[in-house]
Amino acid sequence: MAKDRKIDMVILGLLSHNPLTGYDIKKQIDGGIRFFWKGSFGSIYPALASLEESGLIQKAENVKNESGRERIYYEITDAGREKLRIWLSDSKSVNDLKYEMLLKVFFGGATDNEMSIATIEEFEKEISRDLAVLQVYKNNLSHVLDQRDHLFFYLTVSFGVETYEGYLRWCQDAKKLLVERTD
Amino acid sequence: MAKDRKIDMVILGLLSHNPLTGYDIKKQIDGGIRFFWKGSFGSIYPALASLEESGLIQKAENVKNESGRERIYYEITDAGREKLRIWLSDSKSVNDLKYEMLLKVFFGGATDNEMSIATIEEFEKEISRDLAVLQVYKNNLSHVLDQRDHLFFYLTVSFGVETYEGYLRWCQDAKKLLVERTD
DNA sequence: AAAACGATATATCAAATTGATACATAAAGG
DNA sequence: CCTTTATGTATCAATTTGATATATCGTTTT
Repeated sequence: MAKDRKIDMVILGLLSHNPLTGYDIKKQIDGGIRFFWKGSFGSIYPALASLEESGLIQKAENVKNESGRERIYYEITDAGREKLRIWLSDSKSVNDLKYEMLLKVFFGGATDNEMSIATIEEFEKEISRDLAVLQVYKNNLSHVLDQRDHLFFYLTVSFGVETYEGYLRWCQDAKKLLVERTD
Repeated sequence: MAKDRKIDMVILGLLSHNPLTGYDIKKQIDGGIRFFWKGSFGSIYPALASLEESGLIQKAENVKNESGRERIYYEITDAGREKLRIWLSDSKSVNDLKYEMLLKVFFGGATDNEMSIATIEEFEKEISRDLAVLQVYKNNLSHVLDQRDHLFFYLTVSFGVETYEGYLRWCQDAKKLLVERTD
């Protein structure tokens, strides 16, 4: 058995709700999921082909295709649901975090502190923008927490809010320290 | 000109302090850097070869090799320092975050809440362990902040402390919500 | 009505990276 | 003496990214 590809689990998870095309999957990944995961067409389409070949998903012929336009809907199979459950039942996760921003801060000794401050401010701007989006999500979701589906999305959103607020606090402290000690 | 490989910048940054072997670089990445970046031998050795070919680093013949054992030290060149400075002067960074833990939480609807709770608890355990390490680093570094080199490391460590504490707060809240709403 | 444009949609490819593995020496411990 | 752990360089298949190609559809501009 081939080792689990993460993109396979994303696809199975999304298809566990309803049939989707590769393009739909990409849109969902670029939506609310983008705060904790990402995936490109270059991994999605090959994964769809291989998942179909191993019988974990199948083409949904019944979903009608009103235009002549090519739209390939996939749906999850029972084997696919089982595969998803097995993955979910393993509580061990691998989290892969790469902050180019911190790499630049770490090697800040090779330039002036102003460079590091600019790098931090750029990060701060991006995080502030994203935090505003997350706050809107959180607000809307907090009214519908009794619906189970929304609860899980709420949890990932509140994770984002908690960590992004921490990021912003750190940005303030870090800038202060760097200004105090400017050469 | 080929696009910047991130591993190249890690290597140039590390070599900007002193000459190192590929193995030394791996050890440093697995040390204090591991909280915000990672890299494998499979990327380090090819990068060393290509950086040498393009004249950004060179073999340090002068560092003596007391044993018969193979140990290839590399040192940064002036061109390498310039390359590092150019990268540092670009305040835009790409941060790449993938939390398999949150992916499992997000797709938690496909199983019982207990699975999600177990996934969160596993994460919590790992974060608690790492936070203890970061706290020790932070404590030791806070006494030597006047040394410029230590300041930058301190900043990345305090980033870790701030975000990890946020993670742990979220774990508490998330578990509470999941227990309250257990089917 | 034609042209231009942006969104939809599938697909492939080079390059970067991981994770595993291979190979070999040195040091430390039982 | 022997086994395990750390040191050290190196390669490879598999995964993933980021860019690009190709084409259709719907809307707006000329």
